Amino acid sequence: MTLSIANSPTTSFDRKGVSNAFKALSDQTRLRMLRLLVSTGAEMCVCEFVDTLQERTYNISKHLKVLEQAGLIEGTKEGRWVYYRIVEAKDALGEALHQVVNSVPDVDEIFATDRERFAKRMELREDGRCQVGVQTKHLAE
Amino acid sequence: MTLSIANSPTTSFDRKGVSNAFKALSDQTRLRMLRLLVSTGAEMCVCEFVDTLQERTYNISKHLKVLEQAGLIEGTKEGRWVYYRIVEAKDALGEALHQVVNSVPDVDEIFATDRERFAKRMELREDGRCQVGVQTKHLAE
DNA sequence: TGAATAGTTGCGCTATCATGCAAGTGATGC
DNA sequence: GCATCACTTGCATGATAGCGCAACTATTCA
Repeated sequence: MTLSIANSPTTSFDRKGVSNAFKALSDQTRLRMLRLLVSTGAEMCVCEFVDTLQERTYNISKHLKVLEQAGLIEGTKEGRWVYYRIVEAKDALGEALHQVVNSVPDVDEIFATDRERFAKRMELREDGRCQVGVQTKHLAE
Repeated sequence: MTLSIANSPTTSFDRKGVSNAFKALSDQTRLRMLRLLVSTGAEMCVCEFVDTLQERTYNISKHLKVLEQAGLIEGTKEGRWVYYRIVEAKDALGEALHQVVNSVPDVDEIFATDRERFAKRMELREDGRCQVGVQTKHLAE
């Protein structure tokens, strides 16, 4: 969605960009989000994140924005829905960063649970696209 | 120096440990410090960091503590001096993390300048050990 | 024993961040 | 056109982070 000038999806990270990426990933919720995207390679819309991570819509939205501005993910609007996906790694740095995220031990199985909930949630898609809003009502706002 | 229970030097990072490491590296000064240690493999005492990074002693000391508590570096006291070094990578995660730090582009040559200043500062060592305090007087405190 | 030195730490200040709430945007469909 | 729905954003609040300053510890050496 947003075109970050300091870190557009076509350039790699500079020093401040990496710092920003680290800051973005220092939050547990955002780490879960990126892990989900990296480990599944999927595109996810906001309401799918909400049902998967069990966090409020506006917070999910804000976290996605942080990740996007850090140059880690990118979003595309499709009708009412916005799909977010990982930004492809452009170099060794990007790949190493993804590898770090993808090899964080899942001691309390939070990542696994997220993937399960997402898989379940994916069943509601039709033609590979989300057709519904937030299912967990109290998180919808 | 400090023995971190959540992240002792002999164990790998768990999810919160990785978040902590990310947070530690989201600061420019700490990123410079870790880059210096990773790229040179050296041990450095506090006063060498001060002269190399040109930051005040008490801030260097605090940043080193943050890096240490994040499980990224470890320190040993030798007389009046405390030497800090990188904590060996224990697994793919640790190695990828080091690779990330070591492949951050040095667009404005800050890392290179740091390494040069450190090399210069190393000339003051005798028998491979620091013998003097902070040379840049106004940073000594 | 006491001065000097290398490093650490507590306090106050300001800046930033995650969250909750409430309002707003923009696409869809009746 | 107007309600609905998916998503975003502005504002207030409490928590945390980094810096400067000053006091402190611990080691060395005369």
